Formats: sequence, C-alpha cells, structure tokens
Amino acid sequence: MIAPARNGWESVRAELLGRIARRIWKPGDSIPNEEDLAYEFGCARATVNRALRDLAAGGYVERRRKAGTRVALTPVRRATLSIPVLRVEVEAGGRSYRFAELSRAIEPAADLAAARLGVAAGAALLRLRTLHFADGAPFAFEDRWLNPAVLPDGAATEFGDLSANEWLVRNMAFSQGDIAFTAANAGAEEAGLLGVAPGAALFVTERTTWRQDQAITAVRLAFAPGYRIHTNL
Amino acid sequence: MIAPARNGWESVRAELLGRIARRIWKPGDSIPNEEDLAYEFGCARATVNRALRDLAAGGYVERRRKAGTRVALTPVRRATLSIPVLRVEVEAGGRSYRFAELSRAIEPAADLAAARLGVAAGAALLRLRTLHFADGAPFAFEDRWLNPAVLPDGAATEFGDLSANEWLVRNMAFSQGDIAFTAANAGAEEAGLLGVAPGAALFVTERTTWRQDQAITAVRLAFAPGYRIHTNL
DNA sequence: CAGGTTAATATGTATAGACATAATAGCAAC
DNA sequence: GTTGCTATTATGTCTATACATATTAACCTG
Repeated sequence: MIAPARNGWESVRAELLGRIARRIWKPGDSIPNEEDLAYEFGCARATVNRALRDLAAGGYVERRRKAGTRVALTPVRRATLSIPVLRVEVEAGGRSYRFAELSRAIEPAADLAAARLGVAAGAALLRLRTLHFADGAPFAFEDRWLNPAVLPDGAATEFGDLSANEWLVRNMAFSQGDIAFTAANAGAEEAGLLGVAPGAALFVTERTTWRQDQAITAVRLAFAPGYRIHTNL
Repeated sequence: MIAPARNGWESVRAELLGRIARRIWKPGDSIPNEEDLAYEFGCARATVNRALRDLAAGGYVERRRKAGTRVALTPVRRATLSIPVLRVEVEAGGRSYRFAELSRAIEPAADLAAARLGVAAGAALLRLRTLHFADGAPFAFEDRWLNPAVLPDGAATEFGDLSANEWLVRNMAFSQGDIAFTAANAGAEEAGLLGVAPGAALFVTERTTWRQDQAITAVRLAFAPGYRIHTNL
C-alpha cells in the first residue's frame, strides 16, 4: 500500500496520472477497479471515483460501466477556453475599452443569419454593427443579429451604456449556445473599420445563443490582426 | 419544499440554473447556502454541492468559502474544445487521411522556437515539416520543433507509420502544455503547399508541450482555408 | 448454434455524518 | 485607529454504506 503525502482525491489523481505518464498503464490498458484502488490507496471508493471522474473529464481515461476504466488510446486533449465579455478582455490587458455603435436597423434576415437563428429567411431582425476599441485602436468588429421577439421591449430595447454583448450577457441569461473559430481575409469594409490592409488575415468567432427553443442572437466578431486566444491544456 | 421529478444532482443543477435564467437570482446576488438548499430540495448537502460545483465550473456562479455562492456578475462562458489528433479529426469527417513528411533536419533553434521551448537560442533541435491531407487535398501544414534530449533515441527516433503528432501523443504522455489560436496570411511557401493563393487567411494553432520541466515539442499548424473549430457553450 | 433470459460486475450516484479550511466579522489590546 | 486574535460560518472534502444502472458474461432453451 502506497502512502500518499496527503490523502485526498487530488493526490490520488496525481498518482494515477503519474502511472499513466510513466506508462505503467499504457494506452488501451484496463486499470484496476475503483474498489481495489481504494484499498490500495487506503481511502474510500468515492475518493477514487472523484479522481477517476476528473481524469475522464480531462480525456486521459475512458470509463464504461461494467467494462471498467481504461487509459485512453488516443488521448483527446480538452482545452477549456474562457470567453469573457470584450470589455473585460480588453481591460484585463490593462488597456482602456470603448465601443461605437455603427448602425442599428431592422432588416430582413439574411439567409445565413436566418439559418443560424432558426427563423424564416426574411424575418424582421434587429441588426447591430459595433466597433470595439482597445486603447483607442480598433480591436474587433461585431456584426450582430438579434431576435426582437425575445427582447423585453422588442426592437426598441435600449442597452444603456453597455454594449449589446455585455447587455445580453447580463440580462438574457442563456441556456445554450455554440461558438466557432475560423480565419477570414478582411473585406474592404472591415479593413477600413479595423484600419488594416484589405485581405489581412482576421481571427473570426461566430456565436449563436439560444434560450430554450428561442434564438436570441447570432454574432460574428472579426478581430484585428495579432489577436490570439491562449489557454493551457 | 419543491418536489423535483427525480432526485439527483442534475435535476438540482437544472433547477438552480433555471432560477438564474429566470432572474429569480440576479447576477451578483448571493444564493442560499448549501444546507438550506439541501433542505429545500429534500436531498443531502453533498448533492447540492455537486450541482453547485458544476455550475461554478461552467462559470455561472462564483463560490468562496464563508462568503458563500453568488451568481456570476459577468458570466464568463467556458467553452471546452476537443483537440484530437489530426488523423482522427479528418477521419471523423468521413474523409481519408494521409500525411507526407516534407523535411527532417537538425537545426539550430530559431529564436522563437528557442523561447517557446525554453532552450538556448541556437541549441540543436530536430525540425520536422509535414503536410497533412484529407481526401487527397492539403489540409494542414505542420512545422514542428522537437527537443532531441527527451526522445528515446534522440534525433534518430523513428515514428514508424505514425505522424510525429500521433507518435508523440501515444508515446510521450505529457503533463503540461499550452495552445494558442490565431489567424495568419499564407506566405508564399505555405500557399504553395496548401494550394491556395498567397495571402489567404489561414487558421493557425501553436502548441507547446512539456513533460515535467523539459520541453518536448513546439508546433505550428496552419490549416487550409475553410477550417473551423466548433463547440457548444 | 441462435437467441433470449439471468446473474454478475463496475461504475454512477445518493446519504448522513464528520472534520478541514478559508474568509469574514467582531472583539480586544495597544 | 490600527493591529492581532478568535469565533463563526460556508464551502471543501472524506468516509461508509446503500442502491441504481448499464453492460457484459454465463446460462438455458429451442
């Protein structure tokens, strides 16, 4: 029986991960069941369970009832990204933030926006185009479609001092959403707004958020060159 | 006392999240402590704890000992990306995968690579350049620096049929790493390899992985236009 | 042997009770 | 008033036990 420095699910997790890293248990191998491990570590099964659940969440092991736990064959790494409100992201870097609403209009939904929001093509949507600045320099260009049906005052809803982004986050807690990351060449308009050469490579995020079955908003953010998302594995 | 359809931490979680969504508890509000909630839901405190821990992991609430649990003021959304081996990613889309090793050489570390790997500039590193294909079309261009000191056979290590990517994942379980996502215009060489026009916007990932204190590899992957990462929030 | 039923098994989760830990608030001493 | 101790409080975690559930293996039937 090994004597861990301090009992606790984290030390169990560390020891298990160490055995995987040292290839004592190789990819594809089945590892002992929770009860045996609990006995070996001198702790309760629940503690081993917590450690194993955490390893499974990290993609290190795969678990199936009855079949047991085995070391992942091709460890799919899972990276967790934090996606803060733009203002917070800018201010976290010690820069000042401001934004400018470029346009606000009710428009028939473009095909793409309609598809993403799950409304009929041509349905009346509120479209907002916003430019975000960091230390006075253009930081990101936002093209947002909003579903007026879910806004408290419909298309006339005022966001006050907040960007639509932040207002929604604070006032329309959503239960579902998806996000995609890609790259795109700056078009003429985007290039002008962001102050870069046409064709510059922009990092782009596209997000759609839903509340229950109702689409709230679909937004495309094009970031100025140099922008990068960074995270630990 | 509310009677949840079926007791369980997931239904507790759902109810708590519902109250946040319906703004019964607004951002910044403190919510009842675990004991009171457990009494209200007619379950054990551990069950409420599990639900609340999960909500905290999702960024919905913030928890501090003694201070209690409060609804996050600016809900930082956390997206979890799966980062599979390229082969798996391609094959998951029903396409055939192959790769071609373009070059393999021992080179003095470029400044950038040296900094990322934490070795002296000019240190001898193994550099591998690989092109990955999906259904015969170029999919991604990989530029990788490897630290021979951590490879079992040094710079002469053979990867067999596997790409360096996959070989490393299978044989060099690592404990740490980081990844960054950005966009870049295709240079002349990249454009030629990927079969796109020079200047095309490419989605780029840069990854560095470590084992303990030793750098294993730093790799830059440039994906052909159209590539996107997608995930749910 | 095919096919379906049953038993065994490993994980998933719940519970009550206990102690650990961190952070706050209040009080006391200087 | 400020500093430092102490009590209080909410979360963090562990234990032991129990039952639920999914899945596999074994068995039994036709």
